[in-house]
Amino acid sequence: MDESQLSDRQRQVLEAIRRLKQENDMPPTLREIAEAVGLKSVASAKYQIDQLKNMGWLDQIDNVSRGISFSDQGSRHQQEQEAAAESNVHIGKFVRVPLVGRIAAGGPILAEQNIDEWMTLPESLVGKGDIFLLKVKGDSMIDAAICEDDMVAVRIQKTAENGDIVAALLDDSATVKTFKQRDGHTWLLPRNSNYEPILGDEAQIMGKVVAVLRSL
Amino acid sequence: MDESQLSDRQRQVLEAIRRLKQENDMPPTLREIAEAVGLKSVASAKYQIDQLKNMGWLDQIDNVSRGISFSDQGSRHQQEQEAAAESNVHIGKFVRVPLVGRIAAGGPILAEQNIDEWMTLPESLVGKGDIFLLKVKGDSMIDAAICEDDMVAVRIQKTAENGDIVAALLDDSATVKTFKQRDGHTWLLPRNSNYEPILGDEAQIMGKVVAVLRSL
DNA sequence: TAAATAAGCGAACAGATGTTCGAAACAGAT
DNA sequence: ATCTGTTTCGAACATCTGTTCGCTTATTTA
Repeated sequence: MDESQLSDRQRQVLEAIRRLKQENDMPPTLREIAEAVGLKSVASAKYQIDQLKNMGWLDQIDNVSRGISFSDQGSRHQQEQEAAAESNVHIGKFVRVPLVGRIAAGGPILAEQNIDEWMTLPESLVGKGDIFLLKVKGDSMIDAAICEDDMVAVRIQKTAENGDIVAALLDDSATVKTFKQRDGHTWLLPRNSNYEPILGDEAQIMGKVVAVLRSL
Repeated sequence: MDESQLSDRQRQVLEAIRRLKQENDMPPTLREIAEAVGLKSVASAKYQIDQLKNMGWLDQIDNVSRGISFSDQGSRHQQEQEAAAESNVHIGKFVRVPLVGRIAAGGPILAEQNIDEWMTLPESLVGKGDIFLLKVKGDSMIDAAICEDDMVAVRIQKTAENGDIVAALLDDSATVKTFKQRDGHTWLLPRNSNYEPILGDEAQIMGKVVAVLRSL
């Protein structure tokens, strides 16, 4: 899904849709699009729309007037463009981060088959760096106010400092714990009195937890 | 331009237009409005629209599908009534939400002078609706895994159900508590054994907490 | 060069949408 | 009860809108 795959005409159509939608506060009709980009036939406009639909840039509700909308991928592009263009209001940058599902030991943390979905988050929330999202299993960090099913944003780094909350790979599964080094050993401390500290010498540190997200 | 001039049906129509427009990202058709408010004839819907048009609440482009929009006056009223409902700019699958700082009792919850900054969040995180962000003060909700300085996303609504975590206006300051109605009284329950339940009969419910964000 | 593909055009069609009209139901005032 | 204004309904109509089809033109490929 690269913008370079778009022809001039297709770029023109996308930009026209964005502009007309903003001007009129509703998506344009095929004929409005045709006129905006200089096409003399409605069918030509529909042809372009169908192309962009197949490429995943647009969604359209069939047989519904003005039923054109940007798809997830398309709107993300639009969003980033608008955010960059709208300089009078401070919006900041965005980071597109993968939500990692299955964890495979040994292999690279991030692999395409492990990624469930993508989410775009403001950089003010997760900071800079290589970030991925992990869904929390269990309640071992409840005293650190991290619950089951929370999503944690993890900045990839191989080590950590005492007290950092980290995501670590242990026995083929990812876990979130407090990092502590003492007496030459690495400990992964749960924050729940029902659990015992784990000796983490063999654990692989995936990164540091930099944000917590919870949907209720 | 007083709301008291509006009949129940007219209020119903305005609310339906606002809701449908937000849900579908485009203004509704007359038939969609008719169905939404329980009118069985398109002509009835048009009759109501014409009334509201003559009263200055709505604008409409003739013979254009989905050509209904709020007039300046209508939008302004909408803003006052819904506590800046129109302030949230929906861009694709993202929602631009204001971070509310100071809270003034009595006045509208959201006012420009109260907004510190804006943040754009994915709709998958906060859901649909009119959302604002609030920074949590104190540790009274620590057992609900909500810490001091966390940001909570609040969906504006005037009431709540038992067990919901809500943001409420109490004594000129905003507070986050668990909502509970019992014996004809409204209680705002902290989730920290060091605090006592608060009788919330006089409190104004700002909305329901739908997400928690924490930067570490 | 010839075939294949992409892009555009015009026309016709079906469905969606806004508009208009007359009649009926309803509530309040006389 | 009668009148009057408001609101709703159903139907018909005109326009707008999306869809489909055949055809042409330009570009690319064999």
